[in-house]
Amino acid sequence: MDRLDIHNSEVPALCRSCEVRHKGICGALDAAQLLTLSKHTQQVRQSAGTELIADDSEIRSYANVMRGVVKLSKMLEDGRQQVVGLQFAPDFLGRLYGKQNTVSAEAASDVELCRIPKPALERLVQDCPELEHKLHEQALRELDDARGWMLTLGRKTAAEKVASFLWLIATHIDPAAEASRQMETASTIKFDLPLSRADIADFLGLTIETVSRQLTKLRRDGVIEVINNRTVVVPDTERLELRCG
Amino acid sequence: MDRLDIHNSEVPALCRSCEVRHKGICGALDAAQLLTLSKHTQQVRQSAGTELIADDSEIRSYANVMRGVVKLSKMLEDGRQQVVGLQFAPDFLGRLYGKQNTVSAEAASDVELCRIPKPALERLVQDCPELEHKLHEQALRELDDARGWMLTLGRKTAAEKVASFLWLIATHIDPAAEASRQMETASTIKFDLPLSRADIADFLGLTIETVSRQLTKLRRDGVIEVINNRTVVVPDTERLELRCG
DNA sequence: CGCCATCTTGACACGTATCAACAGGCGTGG
DNA sequence: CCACGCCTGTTGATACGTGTCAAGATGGCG
Repeated sequence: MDRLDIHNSEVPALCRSCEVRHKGICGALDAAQLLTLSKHTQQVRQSAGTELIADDSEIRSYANVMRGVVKLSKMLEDGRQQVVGLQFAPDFLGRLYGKQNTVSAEAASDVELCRIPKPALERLVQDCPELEHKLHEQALRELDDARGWMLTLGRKTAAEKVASFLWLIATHIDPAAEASRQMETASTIKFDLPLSRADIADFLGLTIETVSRQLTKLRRDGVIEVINNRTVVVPDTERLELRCG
Repeated sequence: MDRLDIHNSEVPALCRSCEVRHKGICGALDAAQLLTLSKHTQQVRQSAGTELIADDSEIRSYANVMRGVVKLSKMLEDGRQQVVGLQFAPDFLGRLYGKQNTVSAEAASDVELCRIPKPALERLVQDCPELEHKLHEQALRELDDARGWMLTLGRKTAAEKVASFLWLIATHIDPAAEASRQMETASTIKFDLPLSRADIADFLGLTIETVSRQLTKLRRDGVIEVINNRTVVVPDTERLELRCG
């Protein structure tokens, strides 16, 4: 079927069934490299709330997010917390070339990860420029994202922040949303929030109460409908986008 | 003298006199590659305030910062602005692999740049994994920085933000500052702010007035002395660090 | 059915923005 | 050389948005 998979028989079984293999960094690897890689990888499931990486801990392994959402955050000594990134499948997770982690990572939803020890990946990166290129491009995307959120954190109002957050989730959970927007179709989206109110507050630099009030306001204005506190329906994506500032 | 420069005669004259050649991305290149590169590069000086990159403009060239400070910022449609990064020599400037710029760049101080057309650098990157690696590492450092500032923007008070900014400048303008801190020596630093109050405000997500008031407070508390509105003396770096939250 | 965590809502406080006036530095031109 | 005006920064009075504290509602789950 797939011309690129002509050597499919050599591709490790685990990788063959991997949903994100072609989208993530593994897309840079040929069958032989995948085989090398798969000797070291370990697929794990973690339930929501599990700490995946502790801040300041030694970096021992990296991972690919295969399913679910991972929350990256930083904390001040007195406990104030800021979520500095969200990673969706098929993102790569971990600070390449670092010695210590500079963020902590937590499973925001139930997640599946494909773990790989630090030395194994770094060896592979050295031998495969295409792999480094993929990782580089993801780093640049994350940098773009981080800078976008700096604008949100520094200059947007609470109302705009909450709308921007919903917009982020809508476009990342449901890829169709972004497509329909480009078609200028005012379509309905429905999705589950992968974060609690507390996490959303930590992401937006707000308090739980302010997030809740802004969601209520959006609900009263008919921009969103909230079902069971976790499921959100956006009847008209354009109206949500307008609220993002 | 320098074993690595055994082929110094082949190194282009411009590069030979370049102060940042070994520190910046050019450190990844051999004499032949430098020669190729130097055929396309152009060293330019720009005075403070000059727009170097316009947001949403097509990316035509990249640059190395050789001297001075460059300010990266994003703007909302209504004019609210956020500085999302500062680049010091020998940083690389520009969004590799991008089609459009997603930030604008302005010379914060008088700067010297080494410009290189987009296609020339991208060709060189393809041929030289070591160059991509250098650029990748810088991207990762910038990502770390951006996330650090997300914590500042989202969770620190105005007082902590201003102290953190001074700390950033102190450690980046005067490399000795960082060193002396590691030696746990409470030493004096003196430096010039590369940014106006307006820029500092845009960097910290505050207003000019709040920045001014916080600086006054730090001055009254003896944490800093301000000379001519631009030069700052920090008599005890540890006391400044304590204010960073 | 009832408990517990999560979320919402309300009253009030506080930090930062806003608006306005003023001060100082610096270059220009008389 | 001084006078003027402009730009940048400071300071003050007040307003507003968001945080804080407290109570209550809702929903998931045993």
